[in-house]
Amino acid sequence: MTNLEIAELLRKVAAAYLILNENRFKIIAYERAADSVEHLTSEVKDLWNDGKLKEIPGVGETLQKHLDELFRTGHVRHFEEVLGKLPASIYPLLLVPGIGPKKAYKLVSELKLNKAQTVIEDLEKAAVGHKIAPMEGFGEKSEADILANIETYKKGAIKENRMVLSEADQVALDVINFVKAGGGVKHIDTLGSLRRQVSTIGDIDISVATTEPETVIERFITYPHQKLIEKGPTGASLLLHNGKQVDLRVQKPEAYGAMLQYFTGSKNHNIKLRSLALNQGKSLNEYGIKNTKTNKLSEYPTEKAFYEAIKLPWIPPELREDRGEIEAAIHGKLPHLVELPDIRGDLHIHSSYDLESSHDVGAQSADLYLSEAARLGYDYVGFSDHNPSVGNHTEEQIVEIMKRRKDDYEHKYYSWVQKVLKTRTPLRKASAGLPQMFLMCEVDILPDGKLALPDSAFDYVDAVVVSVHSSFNQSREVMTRRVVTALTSHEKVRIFGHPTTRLLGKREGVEYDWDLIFEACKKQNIALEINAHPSRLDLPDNIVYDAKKQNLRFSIDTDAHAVDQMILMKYGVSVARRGWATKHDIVNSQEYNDFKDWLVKGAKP
DNA sequence: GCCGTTTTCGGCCCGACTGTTTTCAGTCG
Repeated sequence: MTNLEIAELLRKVAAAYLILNENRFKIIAYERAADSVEHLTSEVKDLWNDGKLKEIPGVGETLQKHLDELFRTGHVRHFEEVLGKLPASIYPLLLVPGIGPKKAYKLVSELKLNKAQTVIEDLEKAAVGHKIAPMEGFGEKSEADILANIETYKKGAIKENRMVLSEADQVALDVINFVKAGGGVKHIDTLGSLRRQVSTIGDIDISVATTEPETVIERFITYPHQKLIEKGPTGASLLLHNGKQVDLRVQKPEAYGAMLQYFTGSKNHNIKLRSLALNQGKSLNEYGIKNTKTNKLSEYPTEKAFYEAIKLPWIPPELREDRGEIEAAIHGKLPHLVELPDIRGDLHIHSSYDLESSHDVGAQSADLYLSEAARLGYDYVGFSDHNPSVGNHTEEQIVEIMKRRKDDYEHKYYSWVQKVLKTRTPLRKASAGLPQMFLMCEVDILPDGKLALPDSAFDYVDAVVVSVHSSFNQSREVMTRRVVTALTSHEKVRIFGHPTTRLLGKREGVEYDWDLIFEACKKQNIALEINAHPSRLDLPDNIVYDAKKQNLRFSIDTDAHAVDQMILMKYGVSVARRGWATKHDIVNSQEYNDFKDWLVKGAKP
């Protein structure tokens, strides 16, 4: 059973308990355990195998017993007993927006919707036949809402509705400019998961500091949309034509700090923060901090002041996932996270130089990438074109191609340097020299773990990135062995590229026994890549977090296939930050000489 | 059902919005 399936099961039990009027804290406990399981890095089943179930936050003695029974026997008698008290057709309805456990139960029992497979269609028919409006607690409006929400559900179920970060940035920027143009805006920010830089974004959250809330909200709801979801004095929500939801909230400038904090989340971070505050006699909300004795509300214009009022330092948004950041803040142990200006070079770049590979070449020639690297103030850059295809060449031909490539690149580099120095192209960093070049290669890890570059061809590169580009469906064991073999097969293997090979919204990442991968990387002083391309963001942040705990190092690279993709570095930095990485955890935040010692001589980073 | 910098017992985040209600329940984030 996968983590997602287990989380779903726990949520079903929580929903059943809610309908059965169980103790509400028990319900919360099940929901919390479900959240926790869903966000876990490791498979619950593996933890069970290792006797580590109790390490899952929110899973106590009782749930451990239940999960143990689940893995031993395939089912949990207690869960089946609880779920069996209610018709199975209520659970699919919970996926429809606006329908929670209570409504689902009422609809199912009063309309006798007993077929779980067709319950949504059956409900739709009931609504069309005006069977819902006469029911107690429902009306004309809720009947129409149910129809509309079933539509939304169907659309969402068909196409993946989450955005990658760069796409969310675009949408947010457009809305922000539109709202700003309406006037009355003192500050405007994107909050929620976008501010926390989660790898995929569901809704866009925007907040505005203003003394004219009505003007701002009225302006916002004229942004082109297909549906006004809700509107009140504190904000509004729109469903855009592209199917994305945008929520806007307003707050007066004096109390804006509380709004920023509240709306940034995450939910679990806020819950923990509020319970911490309660212990100090303070109650947190989006307006400020209430003294629980006097009921007096204090306001804070900035987020920093808000955190300080509950005796905490300001916590970077990327950390706000309840992964230990509040405890770290209490003890003054928040990490000093890596920042974009710390990055000194990009090691995974594809130019248009044709290596007769079976993969894509880049869009422009090397000198244009070099100029962009100079503009970005980088100290070095590595060209990691794909290796020549193995199927179409003999070993001798591959060596010949690599040899010729080295000569060509070196020639290109020196003529670029000469050209730049002669024309005195203005560089961002006037004092620094031009970026140095490393000649690298992105080498396929073949299905059997061999590298797709013959040993004798390694003489013509400084170092290589190794990556999986085929046979993604191998088992976890085979895949782990494959990669470990590759990582330990040549001393010039320095970076493990886009390790999980995931493509957000398109392809799931492959699975490894990460402990073995980490061990191999450590042994060889290899860096795990954090691929910054918004559709990859690979390593995923939760694995960065685990790897960082085991003292692994990372290389943040763009995998640019065009010059204009080199600015995507910021998304990779976000992933590193979400994984708690500092400047010292990132190999390419080192200055040139130290970096070269690691890359070329294999020194400890 | 979980959990611990007041606690192994006694707490458990907080408010907005909506529809159907004459005061609240359900859902959501």
